[in-house]
Amino acid sequence: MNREEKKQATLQRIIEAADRLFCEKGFEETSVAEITQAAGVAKGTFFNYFATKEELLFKFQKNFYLHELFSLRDRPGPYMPLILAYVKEVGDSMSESPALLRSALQRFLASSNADKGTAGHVLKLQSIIELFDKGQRSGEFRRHISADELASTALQLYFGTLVIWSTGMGDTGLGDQLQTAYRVFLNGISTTQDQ
Amino acid sequence: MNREEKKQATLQRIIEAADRLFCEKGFEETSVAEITQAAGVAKGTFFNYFATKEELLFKFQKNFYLHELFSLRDRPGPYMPLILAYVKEVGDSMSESPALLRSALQRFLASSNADKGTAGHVLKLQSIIELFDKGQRSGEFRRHISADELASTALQLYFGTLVIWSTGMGDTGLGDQLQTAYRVFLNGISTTQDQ
Amino acid sequence: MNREEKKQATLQRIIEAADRLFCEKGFEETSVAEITQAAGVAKGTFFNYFATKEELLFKFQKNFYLHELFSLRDRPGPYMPLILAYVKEVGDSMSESPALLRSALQRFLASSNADKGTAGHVLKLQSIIELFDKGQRSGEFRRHISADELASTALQLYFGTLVIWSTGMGDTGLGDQLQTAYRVFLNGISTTQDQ
Amino acid sequence: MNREEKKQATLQRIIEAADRLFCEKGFEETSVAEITQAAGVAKGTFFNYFATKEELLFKFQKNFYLHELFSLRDRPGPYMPLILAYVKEVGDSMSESPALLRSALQRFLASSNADKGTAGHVLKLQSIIELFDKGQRSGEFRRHISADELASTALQLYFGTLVIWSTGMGDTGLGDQLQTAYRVFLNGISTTQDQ
DNA sequence: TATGAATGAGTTTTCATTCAT
DNA sequence: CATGAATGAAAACTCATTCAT
Repeated sequence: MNREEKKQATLQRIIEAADRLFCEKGFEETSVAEITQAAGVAKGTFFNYFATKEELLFKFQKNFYLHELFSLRDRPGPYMPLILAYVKEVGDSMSESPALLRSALQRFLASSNADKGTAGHVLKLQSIIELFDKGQRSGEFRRHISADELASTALQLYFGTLVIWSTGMGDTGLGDQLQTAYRVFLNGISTTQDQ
Repeated sequence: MNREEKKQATLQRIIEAADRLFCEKGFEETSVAEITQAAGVAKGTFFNYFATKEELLFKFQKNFYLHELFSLRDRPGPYMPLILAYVKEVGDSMSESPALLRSALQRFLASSNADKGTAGHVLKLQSIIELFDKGQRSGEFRRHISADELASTALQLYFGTLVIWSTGMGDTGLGDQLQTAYRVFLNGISTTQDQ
Repeated sequence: MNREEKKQATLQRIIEAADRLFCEKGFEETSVAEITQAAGVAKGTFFNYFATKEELLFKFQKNFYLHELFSLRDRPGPYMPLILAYVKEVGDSMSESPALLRSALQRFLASSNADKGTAGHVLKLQSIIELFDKGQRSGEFRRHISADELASTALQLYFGTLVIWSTGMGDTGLGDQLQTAYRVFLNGISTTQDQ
Repeated sequence: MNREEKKQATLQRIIEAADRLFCEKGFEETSVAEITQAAGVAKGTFFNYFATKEELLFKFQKNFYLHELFSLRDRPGPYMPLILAYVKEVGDSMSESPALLRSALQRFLASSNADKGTAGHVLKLQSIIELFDKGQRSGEFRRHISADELASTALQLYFGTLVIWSTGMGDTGLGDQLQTAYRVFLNGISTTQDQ
């Protein structure tokens, strides 16, 4: 193991230790001392890899922002199966660790004022509105409620499912739980409903 | 202005100052000293009203546990108007301070596995299930989906709305936003739907 | 109950509450707020009776300082029965509450630097030395050890017994425990020993 | 002066400064800030050596629990020289700081019923009893008094000496003062007495 | 590069005391 | 006299960060 490899290994150890601790206790509540101790290195070593504790945060940005949902509007309907498949996929991709998701959500709540708009997590609500709008035009979704409100509701349902699942209140996988929730929701606004 | 009124005014000043600062910088990043300075009172005064900085949040957390929702199942239906009225009321009660709610949600996420059950924030999902079950039996809600799933979805929608609203993405009041979301949801599962 | 009586009653309530709390937790650890709460009066009321929290201390000075032991030297021997009777009497007089004695000892330790010599608890070791000296001259006590050392040992034994008894480690009364200890000690230095 | 030596020097400076200040003003009345200032180090440095202000005392409390005395009963007599050597050693180990010892004794009195047994400061009187019992069986100590009472007296004499010495009333070292007191005591119960 | 002792600003919290009502 | 809200100095303790070794 040469020098460069050793460096990488140390870095890795720090990141993994931080990951574990952030999941358990959150970012603010975890001190550099704890991280380095868990990583088995000295406190000073941390600052050879990160100028600042904050810098670590960048390594832990999660994307739970429905990026590709937006692109669904460019595809032909019917949208219900597409959406259901999509949320299942997104949910499964985050299904590895409720704790991880929970701390990501915490970070999302913590940062949503400071870097509002700055970071990439601006929710392109507009795209979702267009999606439902197209669905309504094509006759797939009922028009008793505006596309705006449908989109908002969809978004809220999405985040709420993440929260509930991440706190361990659900017992199935996240993908399934999202799919179930969206099936209830979409079926309710669909023109052809289950009996 | 008598003594009691003065007390209330001071409390209000503290809460408002806290909200403003939490909004700008978040809970952890705001110190009690800053709050009291912004409120124009002495540092010690804060602790005449809250034993702890955290207590500011508990006040809000209490609201979001839907305590009264559970009791709806003991009343006669139809439930849709009752539920809509209830979420509006709960939402309005938290509407004065998005930042405080956001901080409370953060805390909820942070603590939700540490003191699971201890802090009493176990959501009585069972009661909500019974509520929807009763609604289905009485013919108010369709039976194509189990009461279990309806209850979970309702809960997820609720928390998701809190999250989205508290991050400032909604522009109406929380009560209204909750009501809108629940109208979409409940209408979708109702046997008598709007056109 | 007229005005003056009411005042006295309030003062009494404060003192009693303070006494109880000091015994349980010590002086420093007891706050004025706790005292007034226990006394059932408002915080401000305390300062109508005492200019300062410290002023309360004067009400709680204990005498465990062997005042009259000193005068024994002016009486004719043999001293052993006199001393044994005296420590029994002193011990019994303090026997009502280990907690009370314990806090008095604490206060003694706490104050013994600040007001060294100031307060009345200067131990008149000299008088005790003279007592043992007289006892040695009269042939009651052996002369293998100087009166100085006997007096010091006597004093140490006295305080040590108070400490041990007050911490609840002894199970008999303080008077008895003192007498037992002194019997061991005095018998050991006596010219006529038990077999 | 290498790193480890520097560390030791800093620790020493802190302890000495603390002792000096405790001597002048007592434990409660001395703040960590004052200690570090007197020691010429930063406030935070104190907590690199002691997790808590209290820990400064625990260090001393540990010494006065006579842990090793108990093991003497497993060694062959005669016990008098062993005991005298032991108390001298223990006394000398605490001799560097009367003020610290006094504060530790205060703490001992303060906590002795709160965490009775918890903190481990249950004095194993039983072991001391066995020690004197063995001494009596071997003919070293007279049997006119029960081993129980001898042990109690020994313990009381020990603590009393600590108290008196720590309040500055003795002028010799603690080790010497303990030894003197125990010589008086042990000689008095010995079968072969000095003349 | 790794180390870990030193730093000191900053945090929450306590509490004796004041004073307007 | 009694009250209790307001005060603000002071305390213990934390922790990201620096830097000599």
